[in-house]
Amino acid sequence: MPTINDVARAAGVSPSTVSYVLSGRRPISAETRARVQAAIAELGFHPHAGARALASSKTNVLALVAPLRVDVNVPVIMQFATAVVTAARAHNHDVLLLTKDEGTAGLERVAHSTMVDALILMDLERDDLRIPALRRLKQPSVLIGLPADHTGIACVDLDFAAAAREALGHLAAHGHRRIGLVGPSPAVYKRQTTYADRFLSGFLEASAELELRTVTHPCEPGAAGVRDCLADIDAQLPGVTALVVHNEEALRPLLDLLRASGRRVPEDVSIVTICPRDVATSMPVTLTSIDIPAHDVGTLAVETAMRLLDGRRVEYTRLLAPSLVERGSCREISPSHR
Amino acid sequence: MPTINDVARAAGVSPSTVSYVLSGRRPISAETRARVQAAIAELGFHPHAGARALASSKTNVLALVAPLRVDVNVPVIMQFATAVVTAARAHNHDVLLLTKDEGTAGLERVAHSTMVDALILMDLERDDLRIPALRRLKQPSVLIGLPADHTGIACVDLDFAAAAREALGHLAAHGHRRIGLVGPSPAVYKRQTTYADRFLSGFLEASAELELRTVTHPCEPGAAGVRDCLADIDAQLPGVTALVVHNEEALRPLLDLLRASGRRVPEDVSIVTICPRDVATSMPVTLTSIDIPAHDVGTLAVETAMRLLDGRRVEYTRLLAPSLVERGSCREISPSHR
DNA sequence: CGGCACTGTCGAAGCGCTTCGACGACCGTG
DNA sequence: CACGGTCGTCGAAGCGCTTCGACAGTGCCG
Repeated sequence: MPTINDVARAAGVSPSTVSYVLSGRRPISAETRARVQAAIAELGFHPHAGARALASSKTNVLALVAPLRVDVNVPVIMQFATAVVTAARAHNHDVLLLTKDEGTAGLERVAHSTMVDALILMDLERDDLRIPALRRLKQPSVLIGLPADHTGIACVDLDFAAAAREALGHLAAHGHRRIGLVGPSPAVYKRQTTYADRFLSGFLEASAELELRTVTHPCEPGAAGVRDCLADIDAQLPGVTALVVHNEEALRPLLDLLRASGRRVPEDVSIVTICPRDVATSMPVTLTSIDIPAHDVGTLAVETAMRLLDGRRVEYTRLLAPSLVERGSCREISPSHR
Repeated sequence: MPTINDVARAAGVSPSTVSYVLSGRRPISAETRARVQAAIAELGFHPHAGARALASSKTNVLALVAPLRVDVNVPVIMQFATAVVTAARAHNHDVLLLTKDEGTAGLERVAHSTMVDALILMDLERDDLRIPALRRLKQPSVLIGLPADHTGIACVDLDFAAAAREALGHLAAHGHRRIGLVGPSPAVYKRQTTYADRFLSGFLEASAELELRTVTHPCEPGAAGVRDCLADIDAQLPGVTALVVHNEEALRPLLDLLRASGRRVPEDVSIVTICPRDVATSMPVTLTSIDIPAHDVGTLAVETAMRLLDGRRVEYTRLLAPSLVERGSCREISPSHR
């Protein structure tokens, strides 16, 4: 493995000159630069990451703290991860993968030992214990999510409250007045994952503003959970004409159930869902949906981290505007039925 | 950020002594050790990873090269990743996440710049271009998969050929004689992902040995693909009584299709599938299946990497034995129907 | 009781890079 | 023509750790 000294010798310059060719931090004549680059190419020189980190106190590595549970939402998590890795590479950074399970200790380990320049966390809880730990680190961090007290920490996410408003607005504009929310599983609420709460409060707010009759219900996973949830909604809100579904895994059983009980989508029940685009399009009925823009969020998180590292200004709370795509699962209700 | 010198001063010893306390490579008196540890705890000292890597030529980081495509098999990939990260942490290593997209260049980048001690790759193709590149690296690598020429590189995977044999054996033992294989999508075959081929040849082999009438078919994603595939199988093998399904995403539409056409599982058609356990159990009919032991494979891959790093002997090809779990989607055929 | 093998600790070198200050060469300016 | 300012390059220090050789002290053997 050749070192910078080998390169310097081969090019007939000093090691520092090679370093400056590499970093561009000082002017180097075109001629010298060419000789150095030739030597680098010929020897196949790659700077030693550890040495570099030691000398420059920069690792060019980002930590990505992901929930590696094997349950729901795996595809979404994967999309975030993909976006983060891709964006990081575009900024010449690599990604160290940590699990949420390691908790605070994991963050401190990689931060204190200077393995990473910044951290990106997903799956934040409302009063996440990791937040105070993050504040103590010298490395900046970016959250994908919006915990309760996030002062001084950059947050990026879809604006779930706006998404709920948009979903209800869309249904209301089509004449729906009685609308049920099929929410995430109780486990998600219990974990206080913030997007669930934010969506719910947006929903309730919009419901009041638009003077709708709505009812909201968490939904246990599995066909049985969906059956119970739907039964509850029907019982509490007879004549419901539309459902907002904020629960990917419930979608399929829900559609099965509706079909089995002879309720057609959208003729008898309209549906607007919030989920990744490909989930919405892969259902037996393609669904009008609000996309979870995992790619954009992940990319933005990385970009925010880069800005922080460069000492540039950042907006500390960036909630991406939702965008609803019509796919025909929402039907106009004629005034007589309202 | 305190350094080893700060600790040394606080404990009244030399830096090298602190280092030896940390590494245990030389005997240190209990008394001194206690003093040093107290100082470490008090100052909150964490060794600088870069400095360590530079001095010791060890990074305690593993590269995990994952296919970050957002299509099928995402849950399986996630399970592998989870297992790898967890196992790596158990051996005091961290995981750097690379995408398959970076190809050979990515491997060389992290290896040449000494960011990692070893590499673990998933989703290998039959004549994977990365294999020759891996051979040139000074770091050892472990493959999850079994490409054509893997001499000198450790490989870990499920024994897909044996899995196919086991699936067919199970069906044959229940009296089935006419059996169709619903294979992965043509895209998977085209990519020459090795597990598809291995499963297929095991299937054909066992079919011949057991003197079965079988037909095999790739299966395009989506309901339409499944319909075509099933139609082809029915046409080529009238009176088929059982299906082996090696295609997770086809399972759901396949079951829907069978139900819609009045063929009950297992009364009219028996099914054995190979997929992650949770997929098999989350179907409307719980399916007799052969698990893809992502957790075991991932853990074994890490363990193999550790052995290689320690200079211990390893088996260069480890194919895990499949295990079939009965869940009632395979029915005994009475001799009269055979 | 001299010599030897440990045991426990230290000092210094060195890992490969970045960065700062220095300095000669060269330019334009007054 | 002398002077200040750039430009291009070099040398050396230093980042924080590991590791090797050295060495004082101790216990044991012959």
